[in-house]
Amino acid sequence: MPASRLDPIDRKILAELQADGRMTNVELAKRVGISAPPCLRRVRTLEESGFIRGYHAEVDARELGFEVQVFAMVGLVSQAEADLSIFEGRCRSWSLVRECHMLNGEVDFILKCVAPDLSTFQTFLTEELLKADNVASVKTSLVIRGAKDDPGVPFDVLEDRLTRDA
Amino acid sequence: MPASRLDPIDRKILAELQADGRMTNVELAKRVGISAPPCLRRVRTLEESGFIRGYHAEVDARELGFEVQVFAMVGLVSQAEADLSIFEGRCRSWSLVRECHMLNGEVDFILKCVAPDLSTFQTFLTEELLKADNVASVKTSLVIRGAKDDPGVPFDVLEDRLTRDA
DNA sequence: CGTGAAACCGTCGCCCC
DNA sequence: GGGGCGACGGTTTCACG
Repeated sequence: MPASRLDPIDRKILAELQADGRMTNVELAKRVGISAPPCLRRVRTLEESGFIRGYHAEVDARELGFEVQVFAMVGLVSQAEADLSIFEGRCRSWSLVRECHMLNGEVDFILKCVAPDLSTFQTFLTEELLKADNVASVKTSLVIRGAKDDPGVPFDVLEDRLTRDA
Repeated sequence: MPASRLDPIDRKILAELQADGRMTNVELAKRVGISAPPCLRRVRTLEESGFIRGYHAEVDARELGFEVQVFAMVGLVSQAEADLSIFEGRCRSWSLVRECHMLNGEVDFILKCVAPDLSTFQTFLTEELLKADNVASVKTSLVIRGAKDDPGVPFDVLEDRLTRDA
């Protein structure tokens, strides 16, 4: 089910809803150049086929009291598939861990964590992460400041690529 | 304007809209236990005060053809404030760079990048990032697989913290 | 995909506490 | 200050061409 299954109107819908997920369907229909009913049918299809995984309000973490953001590089003792899966499951159970990605190279996982303050994070680090089974090493880096944090994907790159292939 | 300015209903609203940003206002009102008009007034206030920065559809990057996700650790030659700002501005202008965070420790920035394929990324890496002014070193790590990718913040941690302080 | 109609929702003014 | 009620206009979402 590749992106080529989508026509230009579908891609426009995705781009618009990524930029403003609360847009009304009539506004969306106007922007993509069709009337409201077929537009809604397309949105439902995109949701059911998994192109749209959900809709989320973007909240201001700092203003809400999450002052600390940390990237943690984790090395494991065993990289057997079963052990990798166990560690991933642990990460999913930790609220402070928002993202967990398996990497190539010298480190096995990168985790993006948030916490209200440094002591909360350090408690998590020493009491949970470092004590977890199979964890060999953890190197943490504090985010000093954020310069860019765009959700989603760059649709301009997609369009460039599709028009170049055509 | 700290989180303590928010009452439990406001926090519930934020948590619900983070989980489902397209929920209707009447459904939201029902879930937080008030009627629709005051609920909508609260949402507008949360938007205007910056607690809610926007709403976005979450799209499936892989299904859309973005097969490659890469973390890049960037070291700069000069860490003077003016030079940091210039680099951050360059990152904002690159569509493939979705996130750019300044870190403490041995590396200056971490970038999260997406691309349709490896060759697109490598072109970006060699033609743009490595050639950019002031860039001293770049170490890249490919994401082999994603294990967790939750947007937003953990409201359960917020509630624990507030009830503990009370 | 578009049109039309019915049900629902967002939104406002007003009243209440 | 905040919450609830009622009403209007716009929106969602059908069935049908």
